[in-house]
Amino acid sequence: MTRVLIVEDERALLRALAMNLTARGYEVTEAETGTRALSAAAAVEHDLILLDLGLPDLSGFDVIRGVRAYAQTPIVVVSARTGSSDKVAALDLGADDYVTKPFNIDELLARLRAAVRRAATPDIVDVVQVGTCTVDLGAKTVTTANGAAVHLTPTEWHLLEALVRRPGKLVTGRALLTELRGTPEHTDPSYLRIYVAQLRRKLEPEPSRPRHLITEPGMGYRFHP
Amino acid sequence: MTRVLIVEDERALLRALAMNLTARGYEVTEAETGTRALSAAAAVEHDLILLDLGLPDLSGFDVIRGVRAYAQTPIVVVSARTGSSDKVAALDLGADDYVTKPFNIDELLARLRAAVRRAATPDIVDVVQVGTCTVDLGAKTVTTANGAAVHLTPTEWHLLEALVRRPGKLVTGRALLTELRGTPEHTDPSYLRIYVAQLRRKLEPEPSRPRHLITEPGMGYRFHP
DNA sequence: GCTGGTCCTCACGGATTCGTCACGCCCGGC
DNA sequence: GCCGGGCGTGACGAATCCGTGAGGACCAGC
Repeated sequence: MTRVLIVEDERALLRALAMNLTARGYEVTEAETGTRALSAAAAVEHDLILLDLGLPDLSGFDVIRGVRAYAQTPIVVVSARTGSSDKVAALDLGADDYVTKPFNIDELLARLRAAVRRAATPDIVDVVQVGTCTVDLGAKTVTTANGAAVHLTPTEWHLLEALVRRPGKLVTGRALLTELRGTPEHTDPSYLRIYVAQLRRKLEPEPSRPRHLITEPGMGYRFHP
Repeated sequence: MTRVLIVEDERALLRALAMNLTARGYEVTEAETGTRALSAAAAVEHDLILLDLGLPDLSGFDVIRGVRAYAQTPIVVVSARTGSSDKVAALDLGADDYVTKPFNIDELLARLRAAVRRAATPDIVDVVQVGTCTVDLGAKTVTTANGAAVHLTPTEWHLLEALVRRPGKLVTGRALLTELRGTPEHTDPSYLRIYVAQLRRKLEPEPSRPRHLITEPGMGYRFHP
């Protein structure tokens, strides 16, 4: 199931696109303003963002920047502006494609498919072992050694994913915070510690002596497989 | 250096594109037919393929299929055909973008940049050998010969990076100090020695007889690969 | 309105790291 | 031979950072 976020202030077009994509099996989230788009993008991980440049509050460029600050989600821009300077700006800011209105729906769909296909990671490591626990990133489930299910809150999931997706790599505290919240910074770094501790309590065999969710003092955290 | 393969049978356009891209620092290979394009793509690994659909021998679709059979090189199609069916077919066969003639050169260049950027591996693996130890600057890990992990403090990392990023070059003590702390100077230069010593103790086979973290008396330090 | 769950702040004890001091060594100059 | 400057090493307070517990704010469901 491909999750796509549609950002479009023109209501009629938004509904038409949403219905069209839903009918084709996409899971659609809608946003009519730039701020809502950013919060929606930060709340749920999407596989694709369909973005109209003309928004009432923020510039579409700001949305691109805001998303690219922490995620590589494919962004396909749909805009009435046909000037090449707008296209160049959007593409160089990190957009993946640029379609001008009016567009042919079949072409747009093909471009969406291409964007999603490109972003598909060839190495889908969905199941990871964390000590005695099994983490299924696709199904969003954690099961302990004896088969019991472990419940994780959304924040805990985001944190665990951010660490597990980069096995062995050090992830700095700021990077984790920007991944947890859309806002880049201005947050107490001490608040990471709580969720790391909770994850350890739920996943590590010896929470006081962590072997997989390792802290690097002064630098960040690291997932050790 | 980005290597791009231009496939275009219209000679004037081919030369114009080639000159334009060469002037911008791309390394250009030219092909005027589909068969030459396929052999050129197979001979050398390219970072990007700029493909005209209208070729004298093969169909451009065949070229896409032929390349996609074994490689994921980004393919940007340039075509005079504006029909949506052609776009859909090319994109679904594996093309990454589709630009119709006549095109704006700035837009085309932006789309090429976007295609190359997407294909770039996100994790720049810069791995350096320091004697028997392996230093992964991206993951911030140091592993010794037998695979054991070595722990480095933030200051040690900064110092090691500052030296390793300039292999063979002499780095003056002041430069190292300014890199370690934001403050430019007014620091005891003797304080470098402690961290250099600690790095040697952790990385060098014989810390008392350093072979890679070399001190140049009266001047600074040097990393010898 | 109540309840359960989640998010986030605050404060405190402990561990890690930082930066300085002191001391011994090597080497070139006198 | 003597000496002084630069360098390597060990040790020690102090500052910083981390783990943990408690507790209030907020939201959804009943």
